[in-house]
Amino acid sequence: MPVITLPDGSTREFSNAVSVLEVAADIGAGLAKATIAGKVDDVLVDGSYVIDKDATLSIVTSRDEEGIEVIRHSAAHLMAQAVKQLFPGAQVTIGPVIDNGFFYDFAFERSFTPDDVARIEKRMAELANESIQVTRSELSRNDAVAFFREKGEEYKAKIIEDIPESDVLSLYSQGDFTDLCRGPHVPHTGFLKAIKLTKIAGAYWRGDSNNEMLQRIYGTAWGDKKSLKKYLHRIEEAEKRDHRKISKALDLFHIQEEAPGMIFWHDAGLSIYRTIEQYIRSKLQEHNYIEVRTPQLVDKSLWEKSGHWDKFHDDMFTVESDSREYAVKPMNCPCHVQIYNQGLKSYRDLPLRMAEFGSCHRNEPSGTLHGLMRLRNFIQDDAHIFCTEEQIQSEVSEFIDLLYEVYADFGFTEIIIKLSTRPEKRVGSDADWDKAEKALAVPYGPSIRNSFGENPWVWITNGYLCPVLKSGGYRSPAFHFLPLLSIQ
RNA sequence: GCCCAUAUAGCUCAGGGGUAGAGCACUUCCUUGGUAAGGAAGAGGUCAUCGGUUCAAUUCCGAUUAUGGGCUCCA
Repeated sequence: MPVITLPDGSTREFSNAVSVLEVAADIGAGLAKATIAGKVDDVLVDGSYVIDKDATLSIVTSRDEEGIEVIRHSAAHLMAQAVKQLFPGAQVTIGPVIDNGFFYDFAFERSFTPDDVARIEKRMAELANESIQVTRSELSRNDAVAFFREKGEEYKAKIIEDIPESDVLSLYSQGDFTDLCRGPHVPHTGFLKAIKLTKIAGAYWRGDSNNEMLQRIYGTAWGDKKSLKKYLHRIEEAEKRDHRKISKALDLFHIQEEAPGMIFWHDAGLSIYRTIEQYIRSKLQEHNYIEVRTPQLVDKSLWEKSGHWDKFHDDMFTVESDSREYAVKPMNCPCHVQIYNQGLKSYRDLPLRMAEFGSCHRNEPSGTLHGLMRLRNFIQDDAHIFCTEEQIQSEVSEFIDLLYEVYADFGFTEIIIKLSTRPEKRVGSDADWDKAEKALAVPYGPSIRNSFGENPWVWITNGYLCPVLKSGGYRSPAFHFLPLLSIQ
C-alpha cells in the first residue's frame, strides 16, 4: 500500500506497487505522455521503475534539467544503435553526457566521414520516429562480459571486467540494440527528436595517448526542436564573436606560417595590449610589487638546476653559440630567483614581491595551438613573492585581493577557485608539501566558504563546487582561478 | 604528438584535367546633401610548398607546412 508524496506535498495512495509512469498517468494523461523519468526519494530512476513502499516522487520531464540529461544520454544510445545498424563492424565503447549534448566513441576500421555522419543522423531520426520501447534488464557481471564478448564487443567486455564481480549490471535495450548502462533512459525513442550531430573527432581509448585512437562523434540534444534551434543560434552568435574573427575585422593582429603560435601585433591590437599592460602595472605598483626584466636566453645549466630541463626539455627551444647551449626561457621563475640571490637579503626585505611581463617561448605540440589562447610565444604577467613561512598566509590572502580587484574591473564577479595539491611527479619533501598545502588551505575571506566532504582540498565558492585538479604544479600546490562569464 | 577536415584575390567564399570567378573592400571617373547611396571603368592570384601521374595539373595522387575541430599535454 505505497503512499506517494508529490513535490507539492500532496499524497496519493495506491493499493499495490506502482511504476513511476502509472503514478504519472494517475495524475494526468498529458503528464504520463511527457514522463521521461522519475525521482524517487531523490534518486533518478526510469519511468518503468516500480515503487513498492512509501516514497516521495517527482515526475521528470523535458522541462527539468535532469530530464534533458536523460534525453542526452539516451541520444548517445540512439546514435550507437544507428551506427551499429549502418556499420556492423564498429564496436561501441563509451557514450556519456556532456555540456549541451553527448558523444559516443566507436572503434572502427576506418574513420567516419561527414557523409557517414549525415547518414547516422538520418537513421537516428528514423529510429526516433518509430518510438521504439526502451527496456531495462539485469545481468551478473560475468554474464554481462560473456554477453558482450559473444556479440564481438571487446571494448564493452573490457569495461565490464573492471567492475567488481559481485555487482549486478543493468542493460538497456531498444529494438536490436543493447548497451550496458547505469541509466535511467527515456521510455521510448520518440523523446529523441531534437538532436543534431555536431562533429567527428579522434579520441584515445580510455583517454590515454598510448592507446589506440577511437572515432568520437559529438552531438547536441534537447527537449524540443525550439530549444535545439536556440542552442544552434547561440553557437552561431558565439562564433561571430570569436577573437580570431574580430581581430581580422579590426586589424588587431595576425599569425602567419613562418611563425606558428606567435603573434604579429598590428597598431590597433598593440594599443589595446599596451592599455591593459599599463593598467596591470599600476595595480602591481599599488600592491607594492617591484618590476624586473630578465634574459631571453639562459644557459642550459640553470634549467637543469631548476629541474625544468629534466621535465620539459622537449618543449623548450634551444640555441647554440660558442659551444654553449642556451634555452629560450619558457618561464621566469629561475630568473627571478637569480635576482633574489644577488647581494645580501635581510628578513627586513621580506616579503619581496617581484613581477615581470616576461616573454616566454614554449614549443607547444603543434595540435594544441589556438588563436591567442595557446601560443608558443606569450608574455607572462608573472610574479614571485619571497617571504617567510609565517607570511605565506597573509601573502596568499593579499594576492587574492589583488586578483579579485582586477577581475572586478573587468566585470567578473563570479570566480571558481580550484586548488591542486601534490601530484605524483613532484619535487620537494613531503614535509614541505604538508606545510605548503596547509598554508593555502586556511579558509580565506568570503570567497572560500567552507571545506567540502572528506577531501579538505575541495571548496565551494560562490555556490560553485570545485573539484581538485588531478595534476598541478610539480613544485608546489597551486590555486587556479576561473572567472565565470554568464551567457544569456 | 595523435585522428579528421581544410588551404583559390585584402576579406567571405564558389569553381573545376585545357591560360581563373562572385560579393564586399580597393583605384579612377560620373551621378547624388544623408549613414552599408547609385552607375561606369580598372587594378589585384605561381589557386600553401615540393614531388608524382598526364600531351596538359590550380583541379587527380603522395609528402610537407600551416590553419580549423577534437584527443593527449600544459612548468
